[in-house]
Amino acid sequence: MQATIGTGATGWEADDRNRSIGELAEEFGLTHRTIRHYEDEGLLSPTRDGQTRVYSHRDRARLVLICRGKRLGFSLAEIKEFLNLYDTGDAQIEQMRYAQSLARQRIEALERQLQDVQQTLEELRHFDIQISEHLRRNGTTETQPMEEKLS
Amino acid sequence: MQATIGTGATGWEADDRNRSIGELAEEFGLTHRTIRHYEDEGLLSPTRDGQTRVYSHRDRARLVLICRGKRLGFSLAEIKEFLNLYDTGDAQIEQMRYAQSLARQRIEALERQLQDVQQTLEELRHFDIQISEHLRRNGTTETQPMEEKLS
DNA sequence: CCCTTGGTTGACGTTTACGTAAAGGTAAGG
DNA sequence: CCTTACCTTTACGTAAACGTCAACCAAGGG
Repeated sequence: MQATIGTGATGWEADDRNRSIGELAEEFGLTHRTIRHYEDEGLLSPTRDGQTRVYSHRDRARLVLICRGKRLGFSLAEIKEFLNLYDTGDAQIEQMRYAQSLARQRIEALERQLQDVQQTLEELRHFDIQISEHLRRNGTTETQPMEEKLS
Repeated sequence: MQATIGTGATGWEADDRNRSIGELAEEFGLTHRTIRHYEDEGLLSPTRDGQTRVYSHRDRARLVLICRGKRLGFSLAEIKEFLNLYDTGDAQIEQMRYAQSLARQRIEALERQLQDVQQTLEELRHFDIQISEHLRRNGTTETQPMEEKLS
């Protein structure tokens, strides 16, 4: 009922086959509606076989970025701007400078976000440990603090 | 026109004074409307002086968490659930277990998010460097890649 | 030939997170 | 007393990101 979930981070099992909307939907856990919505918003532009949408490897790659952007709390508009950075291709010097400045803004935003995530994680892990200790002191010993994940 | 912006991460300049909605709004860069909205949604519960809202140190602390949660892309409902973890206080064992399980879910979500942020940062920095090199090769030498930030 | 599966385009509905008036209370200052 | 600044509530508006029909086409199987 479910094939190669998520972003397909599993090594390099990404075959280059073109995909239908349904395949993409299942692979990414999205609805058809959602994928078409991304197209309406200009985030995807699949080719057509007659009337049917055909998603290339590149479309799929963009969808990976879209999903990650979403998980990071970016709006579709922001994600679009972001995607446009990547297919600037061999643009004019001025355009590349502009793209670079946008990229740097993005980088700074993400660095802030990284701080936020790390700080929140720290607090939550502390919280987790507190509870575990509290529970241990009060008899009922069944839970131990989460194992640390070394970055 | 602007005092102690952001979360006030500046050491320990957080004085314990009670605040009006206007002060809080300016400090956090929010509107009155927004802060009242958070109250409507049960994220804040300031006391009253007559009809006027009075925000304690604790309310302010919660607002810090709310803002961070927002930056991390959580919904108000999620943030509320999150906040409730913290003021579980000396609850019953069962409630603490529950809070802990929620906290752990949060931790896992944030660990995933951490991965996302790091990966995106990596890609963007790579992108930045690519552009810089391209620009360098094509004469116009004015920009150098962003300095690396050691985590 | 009909049915199922999977695709299509509208078009209106919904939730979240506020914005934006409208209409007013209250206390300080000139 | 009037203005100004700051607060209040009520209530409708809105943008984003889809959900949810409805009505349709097309290819293949029994």
